[in-house]
Amino acid sequence: MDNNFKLYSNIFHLSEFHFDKFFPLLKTRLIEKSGYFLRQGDRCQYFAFVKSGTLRSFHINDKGADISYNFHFSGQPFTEYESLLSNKECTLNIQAVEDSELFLLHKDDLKNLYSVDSYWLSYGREMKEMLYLESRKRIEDLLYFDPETRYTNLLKKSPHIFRFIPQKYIASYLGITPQSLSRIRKRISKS
Amino acid sequence: MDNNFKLYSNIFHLSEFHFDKFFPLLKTRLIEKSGYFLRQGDRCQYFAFVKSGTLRSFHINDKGADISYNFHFSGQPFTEYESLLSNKECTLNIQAVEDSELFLLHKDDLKNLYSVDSYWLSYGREMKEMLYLESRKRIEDLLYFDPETRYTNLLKKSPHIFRFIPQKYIASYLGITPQSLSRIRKRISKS
DNA sequence: CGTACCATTGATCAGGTTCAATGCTCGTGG
DNA sequence: CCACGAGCATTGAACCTGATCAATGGTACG
Repeated sequence: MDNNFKLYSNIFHLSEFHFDKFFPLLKTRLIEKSGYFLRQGDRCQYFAFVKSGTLRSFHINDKGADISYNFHFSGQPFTEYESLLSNKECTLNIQAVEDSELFLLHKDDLKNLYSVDSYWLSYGREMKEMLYLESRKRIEDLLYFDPETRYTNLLKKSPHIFRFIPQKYIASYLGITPQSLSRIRKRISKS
Repeated sequence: MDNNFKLYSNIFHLSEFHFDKFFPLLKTRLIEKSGYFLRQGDRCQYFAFVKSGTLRSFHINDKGADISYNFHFSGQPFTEYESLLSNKECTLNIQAVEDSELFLLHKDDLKNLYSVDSYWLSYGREMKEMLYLESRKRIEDLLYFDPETRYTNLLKKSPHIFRFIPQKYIASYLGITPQSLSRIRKRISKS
């Protein structure tokens, strides 16, 4: 257990005391490449942390287009909040880009934590704040910049994405087609 | 005080007990039409609720373009979180579209509440969750739909915006120019 | 070696942008 | 009370960028 604390401190950012309450609640799940953690229309029961691997959440719109909403890398927390919080059918698919291993926290266990110790309320609030600020940045990126600048912004902020994620998935994350992304890259490499 | 509780219950959504702790911490501020609550580069000290009126938050980008980030109507909470949470210089201007009155909660008072009673941690967490879910919808809207659909979505979701906000401000909120919005409206009115 | 999938490239198209001119409306001052 | 001006919406024309459709090229994996 002590071992685990050190091993996973970079994922959970908890004190040892709180880690010991937290960790036993987690299940692990293995998802093979191309396997799904969640599909559009499911209801999401778990809060998840990526132990290893990479996942992609994406939406299939009414025209059948596959649009990346986000990517989830080793060490990052994620879930389908809309569904988790309001028990609605979720609008996202979450799929493993490569073999991945997850830590799962059931939403009932999360609620329990909230009621047991206000520490977890702070933890939850801070996590929501982080998520909110990230979303805000994404909105600003989409609103304030043109496709080419969005690409260079992403390249600067998250170069690792380009090592693991096929370009066509990155394109829709940027709000453009794979062809346009290819042309933007070409344009930039010349300048 | 009891009077205030009833009067403002639709803004704060608090029990009377908690309202009585909360309300005395608030200051009110009047902002005349075109006056600023905040300017790009300021540091934000307050969490705010719109008592009456309407405000608009917007960003001036490096090309000098005015881009609406959001609108804030009577009864809604808002702030510049990035600045409030991390004490960074804020990237948004927040300006009164019409004469407006605000309730202000100082961030130190908010922190105090958090430490005094875990009820406020839940309150804070839930507010962040709401904000996060709203941001998520906004991202999805920008990613999944073309400008025309974004316009009709907005018309469906928030028709009141069109009663109070000049079209040119709505255009940049949708990520397009005023001219394009005008043409989209024309196109739609014909079909 | 062959297949499947992805990136690239070319040609054409559509829609949003830009620049410029005109119209409209509301608020202000003569 | 009317006339004017400011600011915004609309419209037109030319342009440009990204989308689409289609073909080719490259690469990894069975």
